Amino acid sequence: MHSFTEENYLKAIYHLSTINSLEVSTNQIAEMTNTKAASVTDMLKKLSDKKLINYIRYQGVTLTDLGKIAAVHIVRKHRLWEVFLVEKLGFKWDEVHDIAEELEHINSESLINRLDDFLGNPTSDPHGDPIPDRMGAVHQKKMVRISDMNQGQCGMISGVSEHSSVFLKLLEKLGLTLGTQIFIREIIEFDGSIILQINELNEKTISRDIGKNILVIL
Amino acid sequence: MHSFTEENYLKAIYHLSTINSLEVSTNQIAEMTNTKAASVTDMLKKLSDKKLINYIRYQGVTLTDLGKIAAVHIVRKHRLWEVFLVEKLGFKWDEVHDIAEELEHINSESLINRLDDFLGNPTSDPHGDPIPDRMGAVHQKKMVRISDMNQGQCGMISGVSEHSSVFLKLLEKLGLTLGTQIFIREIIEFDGSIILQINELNEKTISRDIGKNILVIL
DNA sequence: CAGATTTTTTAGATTAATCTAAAATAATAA
DNA sequence: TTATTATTTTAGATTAATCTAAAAAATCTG
Repeated sequence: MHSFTEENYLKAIYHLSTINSLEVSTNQIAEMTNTKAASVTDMLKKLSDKKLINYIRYQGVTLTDLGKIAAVHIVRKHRLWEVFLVEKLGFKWDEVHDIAEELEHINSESLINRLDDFLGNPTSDPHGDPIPDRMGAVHQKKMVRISDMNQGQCGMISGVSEHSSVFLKLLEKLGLTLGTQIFIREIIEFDGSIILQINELNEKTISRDIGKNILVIL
Repeated sequence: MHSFTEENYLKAIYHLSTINSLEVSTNQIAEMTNTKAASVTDMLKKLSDKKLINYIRYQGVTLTDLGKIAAVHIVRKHRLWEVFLVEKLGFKWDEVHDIAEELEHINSESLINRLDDFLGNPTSDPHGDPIPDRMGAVHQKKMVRISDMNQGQCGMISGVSEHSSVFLKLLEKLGLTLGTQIFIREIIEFDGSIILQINELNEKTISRDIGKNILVIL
């Protein structure tokens, strides 16, 4: 198996390569793992020796198939644990990330598969992110940002692209949690603020920046 | 908090001091932690600096109050996770030790207290060992070894003093699991083998060595 | 109790992961 | 295209945890 630290690097590279381009830079990894570029370089050599990444000095890195399998598996564990924490232990969606960050490194195939069954084989975590299946396949649902929707469109809030506790708590307060049906009542010319209709009675105005980070299934 | 490794040493010292005398030797710790005596000495200095143990060169060590609190807390986590694995995920009692060994190092007070509630605040783990409460109090039930019982006595199997998978599987096969009511039918002169009556029909003979490791509430 | 044996500690090295500072390379901009 | 800036890598150190081999202390035994 891979060390705790190696796993964190693989996960960081995986996330960075899905967010931006496939090629990931040393500095990006350093920022995400809270380390310095020099440390990253050392680790990249190690991961490369283990055939987990494709690495050429001064160029970005990509995950090999082997590396991707390992990374996706960690993501699977992380997200299943998040479901457990919220569904079974009653944590709020903004409280589970750090704990899952530790739990994701527990190594036991049978544990994670039993947990999966115990939770009813969920397909997404408390933030709407897809849970990779046993084979490592990720079934990402098509979602659009609220900020990309037009006046008159409607849809269901199904995910977020910002996972900070502050942001999640805000959505909670606004009543914009997963599963909420929304309708775009108006987009304000001045600054792009968006007025959402939630129920008959309930209307909420959000800034463009908030809208950018809420994902909707149309 | 303490490192993963420090926690393992504290746990080892705790277990050794409950099994044998309070004073624990360097070699005992080395054996339990699968390390060499020289490594243990280094760690003892470190734990001593942190006021977790009482340590004088060439003499044994004992846990300080601080050290005991830390150790008991790890034991609490270990045993709660074992209950979770058996009760919720359907693992057998001989399969959970290694996984709990990893889970016990997850650091979150709220996680472990919520888990405790989720499991219905169990007082013992799947092997009958007591689960320390939130305050660190350990309520050990009075138990005797089958090998210390006399002909004609009866009681309920409530614990084991040998936790290896081999031994636990054997008990499983013999039907001598926790909660089983037993009656000492006969103790064989020749080698101390014990004949147990389980039901009306069911009789089982076990060796003295097996009997030594099964704990009973009278 | 004195020599032999066992246990424990010290000394010195190693490995994984990290760092800072400096050098090398790549990217950018005048 | 050359100079400047930014990024990445190398060199050399550090820390935590470990090891082996040798020294020191404690314990056992005849």
